Amino acid sequence: MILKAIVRDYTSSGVPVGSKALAAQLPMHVSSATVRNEMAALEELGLIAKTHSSSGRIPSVKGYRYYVDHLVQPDPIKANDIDIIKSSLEGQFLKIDEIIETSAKILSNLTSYTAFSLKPEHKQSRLSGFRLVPLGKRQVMAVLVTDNGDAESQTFNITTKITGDQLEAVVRLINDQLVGKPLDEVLSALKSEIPMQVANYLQQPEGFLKVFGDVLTKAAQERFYVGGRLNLLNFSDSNDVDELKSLYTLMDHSDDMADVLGQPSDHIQVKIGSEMTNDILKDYSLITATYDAGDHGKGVIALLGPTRMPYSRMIGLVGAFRQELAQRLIDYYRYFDQ
Amino acid sequence: MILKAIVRDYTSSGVPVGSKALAAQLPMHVSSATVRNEMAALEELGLIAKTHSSSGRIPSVKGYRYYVDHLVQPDPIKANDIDIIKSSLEGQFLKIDEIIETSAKILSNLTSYTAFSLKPEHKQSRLSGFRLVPLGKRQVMAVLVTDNGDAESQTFNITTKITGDQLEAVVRLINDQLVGKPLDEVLSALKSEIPMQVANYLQQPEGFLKVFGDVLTKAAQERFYVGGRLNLLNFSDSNDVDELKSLYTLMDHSDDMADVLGQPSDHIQVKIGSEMTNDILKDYSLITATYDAGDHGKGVIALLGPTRMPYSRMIGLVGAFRQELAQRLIDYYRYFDQ
DNA sequence: CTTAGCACTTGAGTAACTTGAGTGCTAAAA
DNA sequence: TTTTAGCACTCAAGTTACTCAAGTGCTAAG
Repeated sequence: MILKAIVRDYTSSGVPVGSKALAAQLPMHVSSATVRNEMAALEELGLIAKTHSSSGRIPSVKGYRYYVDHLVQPDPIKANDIDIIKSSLEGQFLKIDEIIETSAKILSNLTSYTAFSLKPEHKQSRLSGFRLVPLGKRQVMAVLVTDNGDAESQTFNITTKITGDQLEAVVRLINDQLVGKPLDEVLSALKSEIPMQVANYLQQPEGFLKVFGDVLTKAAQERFYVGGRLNLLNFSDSNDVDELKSLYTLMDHSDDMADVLGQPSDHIQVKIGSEMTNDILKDYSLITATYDAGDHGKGVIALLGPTRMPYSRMIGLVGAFRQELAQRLIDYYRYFDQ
Repeated sequence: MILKAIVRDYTSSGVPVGSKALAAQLPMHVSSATVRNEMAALEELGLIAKTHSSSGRIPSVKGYRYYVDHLVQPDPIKANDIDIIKSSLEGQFLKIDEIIETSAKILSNLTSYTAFSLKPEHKQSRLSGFRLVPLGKRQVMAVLVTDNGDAESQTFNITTKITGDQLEAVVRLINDQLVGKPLDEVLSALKSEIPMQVANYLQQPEGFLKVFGDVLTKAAQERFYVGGRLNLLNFSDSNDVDELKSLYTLMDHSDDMADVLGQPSDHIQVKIGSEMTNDILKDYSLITATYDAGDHGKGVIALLGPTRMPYSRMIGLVGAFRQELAQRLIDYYRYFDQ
């Protein structure tokens, strides 16, 4: 009970919690001396710590962990918040990506933290088609479509040396050989046998291979969206510019970020400070949750805030949000799948 | 001479300049008392100012202005810098946009400030074609091409209610009526007569009109690139998070940014502190320059740094950069135009 | 017109002191 | 055995006083 009160007090005030203030908050009547004894015991267990020898206590990482695992009760979400989520997701979206992107925005707005969102089950997508669309005299757009409905495109210019027939032959080659394969296999094929085969049709295949590679990498990338980047400036205690820069750089690197998010699991996960793989994040906490879009797989949303965040509210919010988002996506798919 | 020395000293040290230190720097032999008299005169003219009644002097905005207009000599660019520029621009680029984007990056890296780049003469482009490319069962990609070679695309899903014939008719309508018109005219047409005409072919034209509008706005947007966003954290003196946020928000708004950049002119322009239209930028300076891509018009590069920046070096750098970039673009166009 | 000299100002840094919130421990009370 | 009152002790943070160095403006002499 005391640990719970300490975490709650500290996360909302940001000031180390002393025995007297704490005694006043507790539901039963106890003196500050009693609280002091209990606090000494909690410190012995490593659940709380002092900032200096005569200071109040703050929760340690271990203390937060215990709180999150055993004590926290997710706040019931406010009607107002649910209204905001619902209305923001309500609009007419042309692509799933737009929904996922706004999701990160909504979540960051609601929390004033930084939010991440990942679309459902992106990894296992397969190549379902590649084509070149002529746009002008010398301009061509390369379009790559995957079986989960993503399309990536890239325009480029061609030199006169290549004829339309040649290009068509190459496109046919790609489609014959690679359609239906998972994108990572296509990528590795592009690094091995494909160049030689393309070389049969083109004298200088580098240009084409670069375009195809580019558009393929774009499609294969675990693309995630970040909302409320700038909020980091608010909730970060650090005044060190280099540290902020590292954080922003981390957020722009999808691979590193995927590492940080870790293996998604069905319940809401909380990673606290030094529990995170990445050292730069030692003063932050991350709440991760999957959302279930039915037949279309599962996606991930995540929330990055300071270690001293009001976990009950945030966990409640993330929990509600994952549900709303899942519902919205199922609606979306129903509308177009029919 | 004294003003010049003050600006040079202050921009490199960041500390108000006193009479004694200044006297030692000057080429002829004068006492500090003489310098003090001259400084009093310069202060009278409003060219320099004190931070407190017994402090050294710093240049005022007016002082910087005079310095930039009459005293500064652009530094000759270092061989090393030009190497960096040349080699960074050397690679094989598929689109002008990539060149423009890397330009902003290079310039920000060289200066540790924040750089902006705008592609040549974007405004007057005209619609040269619109088409819909079917991708899958229900997925369509809308592609809009302009006469200066830009292509914008957007994928979207269609409901069953629309047939291929209907879509074709609409595309024909768009092309017949609007090709050849400047994008802003197309935009205004989209808000007036077009919806009615499209309604002749489609029962629910909203979806299509949204897609067309989206892709059109994207193409019409004065798209500029920002390099070295994060550098702002270094060179900004402000510790005020809200101010930083406003700055970042400003940078993400192309319209506002276009205002800030102002009318481009052929020589290198410097805007100092409060000379800028936007109040948030009062502690910053902006160096703007056009680059001339021959027949393909002129573009803009700009550099945002602290008011106390080493103008001679920065002006020299921007001057050299505009030349290199112009050359690179001319090469690029020659290669593809033939 | 330049310079030496001097009284004066001010921010920045440092040391000494005060204050208040908090602790641990002991011994008495429950 | 647990709780509580009491008390000596600790420490960060704030305040005050003081010193120091860099700088100024002004006057009078060169």
